[in-house]
Amino acid sequence: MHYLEELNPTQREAAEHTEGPLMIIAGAGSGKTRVLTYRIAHIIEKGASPFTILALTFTNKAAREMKARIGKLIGDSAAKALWMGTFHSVFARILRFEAEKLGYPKNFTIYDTDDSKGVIKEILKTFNLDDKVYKPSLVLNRISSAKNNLIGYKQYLSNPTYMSDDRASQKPRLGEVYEAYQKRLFRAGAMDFDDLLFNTNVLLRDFPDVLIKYQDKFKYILVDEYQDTNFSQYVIVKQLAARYENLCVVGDDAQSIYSFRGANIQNILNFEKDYPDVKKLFLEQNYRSTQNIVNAANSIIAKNTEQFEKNVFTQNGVGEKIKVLCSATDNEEGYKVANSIFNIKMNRQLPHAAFAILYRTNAQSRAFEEGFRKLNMPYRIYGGVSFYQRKEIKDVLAYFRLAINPDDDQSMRRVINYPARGIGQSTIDKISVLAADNDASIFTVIDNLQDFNPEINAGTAGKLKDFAAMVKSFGNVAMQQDAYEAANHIINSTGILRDLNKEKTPEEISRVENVEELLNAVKGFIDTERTPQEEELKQDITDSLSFGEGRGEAEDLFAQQPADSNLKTIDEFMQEIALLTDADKNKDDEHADKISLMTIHASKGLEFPYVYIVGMEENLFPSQMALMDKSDLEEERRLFYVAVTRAEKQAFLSYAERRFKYGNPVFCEASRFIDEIDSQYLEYPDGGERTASPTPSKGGELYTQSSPIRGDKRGAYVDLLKPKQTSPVLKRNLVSTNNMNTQAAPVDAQAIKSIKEGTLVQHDKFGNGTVLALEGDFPNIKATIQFDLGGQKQLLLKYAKLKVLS
DNA sequence: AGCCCCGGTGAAGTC
DNA sequence: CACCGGGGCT
Repeated sequence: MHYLEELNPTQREAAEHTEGPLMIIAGAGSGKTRVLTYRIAHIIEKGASPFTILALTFTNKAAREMKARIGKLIGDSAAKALWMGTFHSVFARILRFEAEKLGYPKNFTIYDTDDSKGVIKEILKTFNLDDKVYKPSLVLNRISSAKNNLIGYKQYLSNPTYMSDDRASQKPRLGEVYEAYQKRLFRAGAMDFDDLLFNTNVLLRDFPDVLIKYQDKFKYILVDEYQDTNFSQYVIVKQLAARYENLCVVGDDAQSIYSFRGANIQNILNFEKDYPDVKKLFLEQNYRSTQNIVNAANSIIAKNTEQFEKNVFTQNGVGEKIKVLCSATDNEEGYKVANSIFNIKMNRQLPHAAFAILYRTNAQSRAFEEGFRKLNMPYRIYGGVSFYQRKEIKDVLAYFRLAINPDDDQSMRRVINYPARGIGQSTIDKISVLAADNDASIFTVIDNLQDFNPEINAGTAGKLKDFAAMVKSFGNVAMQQDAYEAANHIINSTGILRDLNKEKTPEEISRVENVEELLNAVKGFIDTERTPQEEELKQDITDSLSFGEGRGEAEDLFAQQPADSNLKTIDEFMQEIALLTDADKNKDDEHADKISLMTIHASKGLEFPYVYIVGMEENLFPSQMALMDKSDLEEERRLFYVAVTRAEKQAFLSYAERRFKYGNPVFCEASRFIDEIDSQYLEYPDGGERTASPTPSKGGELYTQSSPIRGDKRGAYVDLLKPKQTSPVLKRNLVSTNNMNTQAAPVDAQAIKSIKEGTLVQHDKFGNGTVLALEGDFPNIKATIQFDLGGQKQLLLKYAKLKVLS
């Protein structure tokens, strides 16, 4: 049987509609992945090269699995050649080849959230701002959401709304922090996660030839989980798809659960506005769950107003009702759920892997872990502190990162004195000030120490020089040896293992094992073949374009080839791990028979026969933060919908009447979401109604109105299309081409030579000033400058990016 | 320079 | 309750 015949009529239509814009609204469990994989296979069978297909998924794991399935249909080599991955990983890969156009090094470092927070903290210190007012995580969120809406710092600073919002929230200097943050990352040759998308937009906007190149290349574009894309991603897709418009987006507005990181459900609700001739298909048959589960889920989501009207149904059996479990305390909840799983497992002879526990917050896992340990049941926790977050791993990785990009100041700070090498805090402070004043990286300062005449004694200066030399030598090793040899060399030269082996405590032994595990990962990395995409980029991305209109890019790309392109370097290894998603980071082998514990967010896309949704309490789920805002509550409800639809055979809702929060017991009320489920699908403990219910939920009448409500919804949806779409601010961004933050120009030798005594200059931080004296020879000229506001400073002209005013 | 203890504070979700 | 950061002690 040909694979297309395995699809139902709508699914098949989706797979066969390959040209022109297509939107697939895929209800939970409707065979979405199957449609996507078959559709891609079909496109290739019809003759398209897999290199011309771009498929953007939500996690790398989803991409891997989809590739494997496509490989089974049409062969592995074609599947591997697909451009498939998360937005971040695909565009990070492309940016490696284009970053120099934006002034970033091509081996730029990707900063994770910890790095970003560290940068924010340093900025707060230099600005003398209170980090209790300017909480780094809040500051970072605000910066992140600006970037996700393509607001560069310049626009931010000139936007009256942002400015007055920040004043109102007692953080008037937030815009300046944003600016400083962006400049520091640029100086460090680093991008954070949001920059990967933001800078891709800058690239596509400011370099029309690059835009054309990728528009030509990607003839077919597919976006999975489209309901969770943000504005920045939306614009990238729109730009890339503009030429062929063979754009297929797949999603379920009912499962949009990532607005906190900028996802905008309007992207999917408004898709047909951007592509009026879009083909819209609704996958409504659920193949996953029983009728009780599907109907219960429908009754939940019917409470939301902003959504497509659809009719998810199933031909599966009725199944069992959703069972409500009530416990006195959070600990009892742990035991009760563990016991329930134990009993069902024994009675029905099921594997542990048939069960999952889903919670709103990671902190809730503890009680269940205890419950399982008591009963000797194996479990696996998804998420939490991942391997790559561990201190010893981050330390080692910091050395790797420095080898690749010595300007990476966050890594530099992390290891400049670890293991201890006599470089103390006061030295680091002095160096940091010099670096900041000259807009240079820490490495630049310690590598050119004599140029900066710091007030540092000869001994310390020697240690700094030695360290700089070591970093440099690591750089050479990283270039010339494969990742495994380089990693071994670096780890052995730093003395980290010696430091970890000092005491032989169990913790230390485990740390050493982790480092060894990391080395194994590097070994595994060099033993796998490079992906075709990397080969393609390395060799000649313009192959597929050579017949297109002239590009003139080929030379650039060739110039970037390393001497031995077969060597898999540590640089590539770092690229790979920087963008692993949480789902990818789980070291535990996936096939072991264990009960799964995870947040509901992490469960998206997964399915389990038996699902326990725990902590079903007001202020926990929905979380109190969501209770402020109606749209947040709707998102919470979608989250609940996602949770319930993970279940194939049966779902359980568990809540506790008392729970420890902030260290003291708090009385809890059962979640409103339990009441929102049509009660004919629910089974309460002891067969009765719930006792503690604030509004006893009787069946039926709430939902007899449901069809008029749903009818209205369509009206509400049509309204949504008209006025809202994107705010004027955002709109303007799309069009305006000059406001986004493009980075400072490189140092200009002419400008330096034109500076004389008495020249008026401008400095990024210190403002305007007059040059009092110059010493040294080009290019190491040092100037003494009297700044109008910042006092007198000695700066090295080649580092301080001064603007000449007279 | 490093360790330990104390107190304060904070917990939603994540590429 | 658990973690982090600061301060003080060795």
